[in-house]
Amino acid sequence: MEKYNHQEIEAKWHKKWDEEKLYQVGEDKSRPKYYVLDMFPYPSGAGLHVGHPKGYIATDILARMKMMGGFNVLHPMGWDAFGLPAENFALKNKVHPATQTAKNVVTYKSQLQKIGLTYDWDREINTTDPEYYKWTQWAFIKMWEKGLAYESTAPIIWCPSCQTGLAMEDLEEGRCERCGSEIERKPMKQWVIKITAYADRLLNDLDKLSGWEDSIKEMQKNWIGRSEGAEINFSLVCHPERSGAEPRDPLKVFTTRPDTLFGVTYVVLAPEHEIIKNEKLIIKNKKEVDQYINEAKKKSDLQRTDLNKDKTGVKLEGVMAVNPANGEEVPVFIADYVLPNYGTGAIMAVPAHDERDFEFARKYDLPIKTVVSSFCHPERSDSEVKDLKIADPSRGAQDDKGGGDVFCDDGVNINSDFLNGLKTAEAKKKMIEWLEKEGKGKMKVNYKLNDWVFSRQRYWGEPIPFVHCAKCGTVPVAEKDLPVRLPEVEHYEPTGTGESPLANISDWVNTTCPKCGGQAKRETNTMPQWAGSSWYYLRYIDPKNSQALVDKEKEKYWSPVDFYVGGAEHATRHLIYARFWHKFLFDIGAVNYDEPFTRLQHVGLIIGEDGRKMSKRWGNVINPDDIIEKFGADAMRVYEMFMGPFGASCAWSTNGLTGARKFLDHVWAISESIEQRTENSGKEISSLLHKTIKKISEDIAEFKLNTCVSAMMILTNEIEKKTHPVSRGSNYRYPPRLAELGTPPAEGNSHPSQEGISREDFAKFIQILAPFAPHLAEEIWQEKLGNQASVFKSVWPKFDPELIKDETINLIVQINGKLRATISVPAEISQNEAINSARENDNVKKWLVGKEISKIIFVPGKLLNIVLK
RNA sequence: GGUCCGGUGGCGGAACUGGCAGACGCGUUGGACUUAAAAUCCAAUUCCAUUAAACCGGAGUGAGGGUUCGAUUCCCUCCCGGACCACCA
Repeated sequence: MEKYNHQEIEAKWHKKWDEEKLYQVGEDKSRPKYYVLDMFPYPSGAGLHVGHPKGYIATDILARMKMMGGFNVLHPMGWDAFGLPAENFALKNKVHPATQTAKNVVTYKSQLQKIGLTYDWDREINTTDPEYYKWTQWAFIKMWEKGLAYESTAPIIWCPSCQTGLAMEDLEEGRCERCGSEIERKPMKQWVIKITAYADRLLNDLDKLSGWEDSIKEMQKNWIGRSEGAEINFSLVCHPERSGAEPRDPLKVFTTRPDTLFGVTYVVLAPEHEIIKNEKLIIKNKKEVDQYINEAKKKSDLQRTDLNKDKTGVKLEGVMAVNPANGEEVPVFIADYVLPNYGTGAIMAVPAHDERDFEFARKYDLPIKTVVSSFCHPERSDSEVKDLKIADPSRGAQDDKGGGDVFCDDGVNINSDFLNGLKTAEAKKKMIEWLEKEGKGKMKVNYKLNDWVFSRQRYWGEPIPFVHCAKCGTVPVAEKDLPVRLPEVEHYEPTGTGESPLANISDWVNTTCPKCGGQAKRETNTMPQWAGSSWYYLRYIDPKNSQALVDKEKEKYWSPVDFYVGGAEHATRHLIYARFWHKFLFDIGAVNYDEPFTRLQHVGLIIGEDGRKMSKRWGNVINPDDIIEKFGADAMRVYEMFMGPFGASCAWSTNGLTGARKFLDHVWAISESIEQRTENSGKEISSLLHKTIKKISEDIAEFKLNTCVSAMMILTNEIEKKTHPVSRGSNYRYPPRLAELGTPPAEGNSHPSQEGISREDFAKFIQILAPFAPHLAEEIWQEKLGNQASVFKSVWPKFDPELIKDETINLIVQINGKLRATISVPAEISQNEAINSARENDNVKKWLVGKEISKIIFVPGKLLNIVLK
């Protein structure tokens, strides 16, 4: 018997598949399309570890199955190659980022090719290719034309170590996601994309995405962070003794709890708030206030948002805020717990019903006024609430500073004039109506989502295609002049002045204005890494198009992506940016659909055998090349799918891998005796085969790939048992006492049993195995089973519903819900027949002796439960 | 603190819509083969009690309660773990 030589087989089929261009995607539009996509990798210098290809293997299985299902399948791969790591590596090693990136791509590609993936490499894309980023730049100019890209000088987040501005999305616990440095706020001229203009659509259209996992939709929802409330017009007066006198400065605050307006006891501004700079505002302790503002400026965001930290603030002496609801004057503070970039940068403080305000009020000895009572909890019925108009305030915050608790839930209003007795939802509504009627405020929706800071002061990114002309202002580069290529530089170190390294290349910077032809300077900032990845899936459809981002007819056929697989860490960055970018392209008529990804599945990490994340630092990295050499790509593919649920993270186990390899060895062994196959499969095998076909067809669609593998293992075990009853069981010593009780199995049966699998049925098994272990399956399909064409050109087998029906079943017999027997009965058995059969069972008899039956539960084909009195 | 997800043998995990818990794989133990080892093959493997061996029996899916003839699955309370967000008013 020949041994399963994975190295030979895999090399052989890689070559053949390549020669016959098996994976080349055609434009045959008569067939239905299927677009299955992996999040393309950033080709880092470290190369792939075994965790990276997990998602690629899964999409490959889906792609191969769909190929066999008659679909025209697009399964492409490319490189998200701009970004800081390449640049940082370049700085350290004095290699141009482009050189290093090209090198990494070669490594990645060779590693991927060994796994036997169905990528059509003719469609390979690279975000750093000028022919690619031309269209990234083009889209950006279109956004500018629509007013969605603008320049801003608002303070942005700045990483002092990477020396670049960042977007909110690039932070992790208040630190730079790349290098872990504490970040600062720095006022700088920046390009910003008005993604907030799409906030509502990005949120509402999540409902359309039924093929997305709820967890990821939830993350996006939280990230967009829509909250409904009111903008309320307070005003500032400068001398308390002259209350009501002019001048008054209007001050808008945002709140989600307009129902608590009567409970306001002070007002807080963010230290950055514009109104403080107003000369007319007479602040008696201006020195102290300015000092606080300066300190706040110096603090890093991390220090400022540290949750354990005490809240600090300074009272604006001599300034009072007027509550528009009751004309009451309350003190005004500045405090850095109020964020400048959310809402209006000012809040009305209701310490009785907001934890942060409560904490602050306790610290600075401010009054706490209860206006919502918890006593009438919203769970109580309306009638009860009416009876309890003045409710027990004892569970709300207390006026005296000794005790009391803050109460932030919904309740019923008290001490609130015209809101008294109303439940929170009603009170909110009524207050907003009143404010609008009086012109003292309005209903307002706010989002946590911020506009997308789009400038990076680094070298290795797409140049922003604009020039600054003294006469014409900011002018886009003409479309015919795109792409604006990234120039060669000698030094790509950050300048440290907040300018991009590109600013030093005067040849490149100095240009002419596309509008007036006069002298102008190029924009020297580059785009963030997320730019190129926001639309790459469209480029695979039409990778060589020089006239358009994508041909709209081709896009109509291939879009949207049917199945998208990648890490959950991209739920709130890449996936929001891509949805936004896509919707924008849809709005300008460049694409046909308004959502890019029909179905989204996240991949769980593979962690190291020691339970830690695979990393050089822990020395627990496993290179797929080594595994493939030793055990084969097919064994690695099968194992990675078998490890656990696809979305769960799981620790690598080389022992576990050997189980997958053994399974393939068994398949090989069965194929070696193919000539001894029986004409027809045994009944049990053929039934099991068809059940397996059904299960795998269904489970692949649901991405339950681990149970697919186990189903195939079960089938393989069964085939071996039935085919060679002797080799399986000849050494089994039948317990002597059992032998007395029943018939021992026949011994010495050395011929292949008639119960085994036929050649034809074995071929069907090979077909369903093929997506998982393509090399082995192809070898058996062509070399052993004598097929002329690839197994991937064969038609996916259908299960026969007749064959999966069981004639006899094991009926569960329960007595009082406890299992007492399982009896073998015809599948179609009726309730009465089932009861009669059950009564014949010795154990059932025993339990029924002297007992009266009160109830019978019968689930046809499954179970009989006899309930006794 | 918020939102979401999860908790099943020694380990990874399976279980349709509420219906035999522990499939499949790893590991372990015993056996066959071998001069021996590896590999391979066969068998056992939730726990407790019982037994020469077994049947039979009891407990059991983080803890406690509930709904139900019946709960890993549904509901409530709590504990633990993970992911994401986090002073967003």
